[in-house]
Amino acid sequence: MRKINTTNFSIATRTTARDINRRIALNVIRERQPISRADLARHMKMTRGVVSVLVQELIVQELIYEGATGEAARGRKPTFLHVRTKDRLAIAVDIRFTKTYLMLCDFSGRQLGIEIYDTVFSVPDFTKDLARRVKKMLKGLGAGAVCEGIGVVVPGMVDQRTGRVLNAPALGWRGVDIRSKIAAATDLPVHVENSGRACALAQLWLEKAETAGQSFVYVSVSDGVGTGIVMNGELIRGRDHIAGEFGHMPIDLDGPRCMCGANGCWEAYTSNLATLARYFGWNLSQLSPKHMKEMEKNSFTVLDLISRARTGDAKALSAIRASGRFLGLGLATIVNIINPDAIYLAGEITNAWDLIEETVRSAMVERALTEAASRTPLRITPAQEYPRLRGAAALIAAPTFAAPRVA
Amino acid sequence: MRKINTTNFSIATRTTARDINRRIALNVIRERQPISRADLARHMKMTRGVVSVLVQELIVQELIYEGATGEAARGRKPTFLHVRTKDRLAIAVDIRFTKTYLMLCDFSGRQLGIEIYDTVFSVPDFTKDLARRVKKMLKGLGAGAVCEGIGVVVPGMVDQRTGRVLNAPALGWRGVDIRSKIAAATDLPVHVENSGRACALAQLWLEKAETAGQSFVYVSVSDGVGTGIVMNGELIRGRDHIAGEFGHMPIDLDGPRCMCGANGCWEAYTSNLATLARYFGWNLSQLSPKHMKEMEKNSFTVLDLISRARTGDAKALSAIRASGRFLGLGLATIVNIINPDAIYLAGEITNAWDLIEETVRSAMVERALTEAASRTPLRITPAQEYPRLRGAAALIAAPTFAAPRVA
DNA sequence: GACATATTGTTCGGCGCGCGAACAATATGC
DNA sequence: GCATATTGTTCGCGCGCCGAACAATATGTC
Repeated sequence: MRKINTTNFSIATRTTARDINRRIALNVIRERQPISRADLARHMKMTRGVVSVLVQELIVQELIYEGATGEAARGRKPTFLHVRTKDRLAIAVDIRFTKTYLMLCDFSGRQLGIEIYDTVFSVPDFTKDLARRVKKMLKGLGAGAVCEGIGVVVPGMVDQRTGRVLNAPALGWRGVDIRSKIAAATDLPVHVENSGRACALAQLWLEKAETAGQSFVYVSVSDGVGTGIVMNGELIRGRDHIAGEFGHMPIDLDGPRCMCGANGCWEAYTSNLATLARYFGWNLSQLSPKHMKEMEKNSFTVLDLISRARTGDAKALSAIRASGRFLGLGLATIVNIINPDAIYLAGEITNAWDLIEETVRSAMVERALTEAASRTPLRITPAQEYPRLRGAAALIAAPTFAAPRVA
Repeated sequence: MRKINTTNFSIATRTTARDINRRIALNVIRERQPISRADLARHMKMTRGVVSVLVQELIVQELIYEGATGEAARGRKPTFLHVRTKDRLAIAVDIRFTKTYLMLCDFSGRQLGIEIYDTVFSVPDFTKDLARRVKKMLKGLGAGAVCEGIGVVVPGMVDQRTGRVLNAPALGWRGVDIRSKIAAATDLPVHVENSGRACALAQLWLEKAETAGQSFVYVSVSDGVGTGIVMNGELIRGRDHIAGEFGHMPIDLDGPRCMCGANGCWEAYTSNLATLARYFGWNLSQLSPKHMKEMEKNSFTVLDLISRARTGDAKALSAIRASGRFLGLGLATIVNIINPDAIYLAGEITNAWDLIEETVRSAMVERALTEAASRTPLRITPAQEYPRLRGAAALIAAPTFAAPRVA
């Protein structure tokens, strides 16, 4: 029941049907590979004749290739089809407060190399340094393949259309046109995205999860709380490209001050910093980057806190559970607003899921509007897989597989 | 950049292109009527030849008709095309705590008749009474035209798929299969929807507003706060059909008790009841349907409060402005989460827009994450046009014009 | 009034593409 | 050697967009 936008639509031409079906075929191959033409035809409910032609076109476009011959109980053996991903590369960059992460991967998201180094806050120096590292990485690990672009993830507000960093308080960047700067230095297409939305993109495009329903919210708890909304298989970016910021919805208008300037944001109650602050008895209202730096120096993280909780530190356990409760209350609000098919959770605190699941769940029941809604599936995603970097890569790889625009 | 759902898609057949273009043509005619074939061809960037055939098919399907001949400076005069709406009718029903609203209208949303009567809470009696009124109305005002269905709007949780009222506290209905009951009594197709989402549907399908961007949130402030989200021209319903409930996001976890059972919901701060409670000095935490009944008896409404504010009652003005401030804070959260192209506002309090606009705006600036976001257009919709009833009608009329499902 | 010009709406051949059926290629079992 | 089964290709058919020609209809101008 979508309404057609009569000021900005695409009519169907005589090649539209083919375009649509070719793209569907590519996606079915991608998700079910290896797969034969005959199987593809059955899945698509088309005749083998048409599928044969579609496949031939995809082979000519070098989007797929024929692999080994499969086994069959009787009759002619099938030729398996695969999506060409190994020699199509993307560079992923994740700029965070302390470290910058740089990854080279192929279009399936397979990691070929990774570098982690101290973040350079000066934009010209950062760009110069990054270009050097990218060139070296491509010459070494990326030899013999084509790099199709660089995806950059920034903690803060970015405009994906223009590639400008509007405001990244953790980096001290405001109104920085990071896209053209990196593009000029590396001579590669660059896409910039916010960290929460990048994680959602990674989940949508690079994970083999059951995103079948294709409406979900990704919630990543780290220094802040990054979130991204996917509706009907499409990332929500919004008018000003700031959509999805559940982290700054209020829990209490008179609550502790948040890094965004407002008071009582969800993030201020459930972020790693909040969890640690509870343990050390800091005043939540007076948290600042200063505390983040201090934590970094002592290299005491939420993971350490979880260890202490597991070895019987009651204070640690109660700090973690407190964050878990606020996490659940926020998730309930997400459920009431978006009512997604699932919520994906990431971040250090998910390593303590066995310790907090009950707390989170009961907090959800407390505020969810229906019983069914409170049972929204929560899916924990392992943090060690660098979801932000995978999201950066998805920025480059996704256009190849996206649905064509029609009507 | 939408991802194709490979477990549930529609391939393009040899009639798909025609289906798409025919539907686009219908919508362009609907929004620009009267329009000639030649103009239609220019708007659609197609040849007149194809458009002629499309138009002929739409005429055969009785979706459009040829009207008068237009004027032209030179050359052959154009034949104007119109969408056939006058003899296609829908019944709209809005069941509220005190009154039930029943409207007969055509597919353009033009009102043919309206009845307002006391709500009958017993479901069998309600159904019987409704069926009687509907039959009478169709016999009288609807003579000579076809009624294509009944749209029903309920204040509370409904499952649009099954037509069940899950929980409507204001009516005391829980788990009532209202759809089959009304369908059986009237022998007409019935669709049920929640009031906030219905308003959004009305705005999307029946108003000639600039919903061009086609992502917006509708916020209706009445006894409660009803909201509906439209993303990319499609109403968000969610997994359990409860999506869009911004009314129950928290403002303060320890805030006043809300009718939903939770504490500190936005609704509890900015609804009509909250506004009146502030004026009369009631404890916000102890509000109940009892107070609503009392207000009804005294027939003192927010409109009366606004009159008092205009005639110099400082206490009235401050009560209204307090609600305005909370309204703005909630809108800021909506902007941060959805970042819509616009927010539509309805409800009695919008009659005092000149008194509260500044308060609302400054509250938005307070919590919106970027300056651009805080400038999200707010559009006031006049309450006397019965948005909920129009939404109910849209439930019936929309499928005729909706985009075909592809890929 | 004849003719040039302009605009709307229709018709027709060309070609892209899905559909179904026939056919070639290839494997197994008896 | 032959029946059977399965994969993958080819081809005629009809639908539908495209461009161009053409018919219909109106207004000026001489």
